[in-house]
Amino acid sequence: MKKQQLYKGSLNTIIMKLLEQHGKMYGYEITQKVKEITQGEMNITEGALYPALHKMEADGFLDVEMDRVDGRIRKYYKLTESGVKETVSRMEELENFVRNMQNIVNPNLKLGY
Amino acid sequence: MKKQQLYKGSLNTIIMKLLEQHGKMYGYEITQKVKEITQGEMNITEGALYPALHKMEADGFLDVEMDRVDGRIRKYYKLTESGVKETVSRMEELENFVRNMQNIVNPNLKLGY
DNA sequence: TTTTGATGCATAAAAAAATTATGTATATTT
DNA sequence: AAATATACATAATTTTTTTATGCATCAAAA
Repeated sequence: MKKQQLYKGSLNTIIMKLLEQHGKMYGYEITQKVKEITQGEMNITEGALYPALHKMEADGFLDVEMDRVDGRIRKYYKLTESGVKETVSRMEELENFVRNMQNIVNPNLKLGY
Repeated sequence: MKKQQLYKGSLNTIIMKLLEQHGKMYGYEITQKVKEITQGEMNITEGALYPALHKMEADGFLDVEMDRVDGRIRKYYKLTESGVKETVSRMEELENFVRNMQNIVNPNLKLGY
């Protein structure tokens, strides 16, 4: 009965930020890392994850490298130069979003003007 | 060339919170209030706003009251009892989202455990 | 030993929520 | 007189997600 807990539009930001921190990761690893960090509150579904990874690759933000580990295939993704820039941009967007939402929900805290 | 600055899924939360604070508001007023609070960074488009208001009304979260002011029609919306509860729930969701995003983007800050 | 659960990728159909583009109409400002 | 601001609305499209599958390997449990 749980809500999705995941605001649409935040998935790419999450993926990129994790890749920035860890260098390279594969899809399943990303889902587990998010589950771990959020204590199970956020769950990245495969139906959202894989198309997102493919799109970011097509957009030139990610590079892929295939590996075979224990008989299973892993596709490691890492940020391209363009992806690094995009990550910075997305982080600014997230910070703006949070700041704006705080100003909306808490009208007592005024901005520094 | 600006980005939308509005995470999908946050619109209903914004509307409900503003209604909670102001008692009753009409659509156009909501767009202006958001623009004012965010210094123009967030812009609620009518194409998103009106369907959202209609849906929340259909879901029983909002009540409507029509007014004619200066020859123009205004539809004032206010939260129902059910809408007040939903607002609380959505605020919790937003807080969880922000906390989870902070834990993801800033792995240095550990949770209190 | 067989079946379940975890690992690992993927896509298709549908739903949700937005953008973009219109449309109507009145009031005010230039 | 024309442009801008106010005020509502909807339709077509796009974006992003959920839900539901599908395939395949490996480890653990029954």
